[in-house]
Amino acid sequence: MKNKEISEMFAEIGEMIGLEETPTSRFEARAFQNASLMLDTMQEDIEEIYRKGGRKALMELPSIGKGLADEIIEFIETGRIGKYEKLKGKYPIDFKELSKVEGLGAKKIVVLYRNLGIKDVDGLKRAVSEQKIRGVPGFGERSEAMIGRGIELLESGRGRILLGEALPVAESIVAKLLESGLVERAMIAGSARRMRETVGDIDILAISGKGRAVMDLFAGMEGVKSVISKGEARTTVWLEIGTSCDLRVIDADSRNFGAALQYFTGSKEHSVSLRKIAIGKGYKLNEYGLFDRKDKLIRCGDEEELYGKMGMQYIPPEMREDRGEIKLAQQHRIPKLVEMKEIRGDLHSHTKETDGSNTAGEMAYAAYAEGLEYIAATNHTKSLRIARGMDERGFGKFFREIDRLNEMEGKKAIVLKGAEVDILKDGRLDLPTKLLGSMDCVVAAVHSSFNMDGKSMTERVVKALDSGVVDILAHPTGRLINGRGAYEIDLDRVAEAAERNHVALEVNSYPNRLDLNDSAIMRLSSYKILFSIDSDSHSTQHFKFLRYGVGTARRGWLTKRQVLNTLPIEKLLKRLRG
DNA sequence: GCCGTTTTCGGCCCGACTGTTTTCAGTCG
Repeated sequence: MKNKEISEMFAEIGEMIGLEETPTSRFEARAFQNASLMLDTMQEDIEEIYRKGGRKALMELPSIGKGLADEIIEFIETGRIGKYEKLKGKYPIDFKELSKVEGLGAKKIVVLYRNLGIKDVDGLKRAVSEQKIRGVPGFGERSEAMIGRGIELLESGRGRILLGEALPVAESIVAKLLESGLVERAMIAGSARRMRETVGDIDILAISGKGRAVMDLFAGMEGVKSVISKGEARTTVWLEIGTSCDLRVIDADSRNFGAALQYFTGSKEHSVSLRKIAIGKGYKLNEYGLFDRKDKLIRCGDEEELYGKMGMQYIPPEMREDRGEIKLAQQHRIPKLVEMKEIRGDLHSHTKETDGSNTAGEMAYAAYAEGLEYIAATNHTKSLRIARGMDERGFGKFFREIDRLNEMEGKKAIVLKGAEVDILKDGRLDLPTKLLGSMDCVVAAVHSSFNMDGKSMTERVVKALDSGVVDILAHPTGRLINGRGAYEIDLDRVAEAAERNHVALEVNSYPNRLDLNDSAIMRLSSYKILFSIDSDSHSTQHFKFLRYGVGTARRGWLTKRQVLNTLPIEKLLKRLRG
């Protein structure tokens, strides 16, 4: 896919054009940046669109007109963009890397280049240590120190942190704000509210007439490492978990809370689109509210009201990514997304017989306490030595224990007999078909030889699904967020195999997996397949992870009837056996 | 350079905070 390359070049062209002083340059720059964003988030292969539909098809894409279509064609045909190279000759600077330094944008980067010849982060680092930055017009000692800190942050590998790390901290901050009595309302906003798999920072919105006191409380909270900026309306702190947290306080006025919450929830792209629609209707929309032509505030006590005033249906936060949801909302066709309370059970979990920490009984009680009706105990199989995978005898003994457990009374979930069977390198399964066929729920997964080429890996997984005994394909791409990329695999062929064998594809809820991810779910939901949202629990604490899987499924626009484990136990068993 | 439910010209999101300035530009979200 050339999407990413073109997207990055357009972003840089945008930065460089923005530096030119002509009256239209900032708008031209924005055109390139809009197109960059579109390319970055689109699912289809741009080259394929061009090969199939030519220049006309490219121009039908949003943010692409005559000019940018030609730039794209030039890159596809020649591997280069003349405009990019010309600008790069004028500004031989690594904008992409340098603008990752907090507080540095294109303008300052160019000033540093013109005065000190700084082209990359290494050069910037030298200039800081030699105390040369402070001598540049427009910079001082403070900005030099700030750049130094920015570089440190960048080099300490600061990236986006997992939703599973950020959300609990965000919730505890909100709880403390509410307990203080200083705020009327406080809510998580931003990408954490949208349940993105990783968050770049935590956003919290509060209503209070006592901004200063709220900010003092916030800046002094446990878990705050340093204060980055502090005002009455907005304060930003750095948290010990390794991310920043923004608290915005708006005045006690319930007439505009909907607009404020929408604004701070984003995504940026969704909000920009929304604002354009507002303008089209003669309104003005910002974080302070929705205003009519005469600048009169239009009441929006909650988000439903705001979307309603725009002639739209309410859009759940998880969908707000400008991926087509706005059009759906205008047509009042927003799907009813699956909800946590609709999840009846969990079909992927481990016990202490292999690499889990708890017994099947402990898991069954914990699952029940989390509101689950059933769980499947799906331990690893013998090839996976590192997890002490079990053989035929091991499963026999374990299943007899489960039978005894299920006969006992108590407030516990029903435990289904299963396995997370290894898909071996050649596509065979790691246990005899007969044994697997006798189980309630067979989860299959790849745990070795991740580096196979795409064709072999796809054949391997398809062969496993064609065995006819698999119920769920676990973590279908094998990726670990901030760890390991997805292995090469053709998910469309996998989905076809899943369709003909009635195999559900997993949405693994483990915080660093979330596999399938939102965009894969969205793409594969056109197949006649079900998805299974599972925790992959290795302890009684892990059932709580299900909400991240549900969030991911909602981001992929899944509804209840597309999710296998929303079925009550009788229907589930019927489906698994059928 | 893109775009159109006041369309083929004339707009293009906008406010808070910071640092280095003496009134504002740059950055961020």
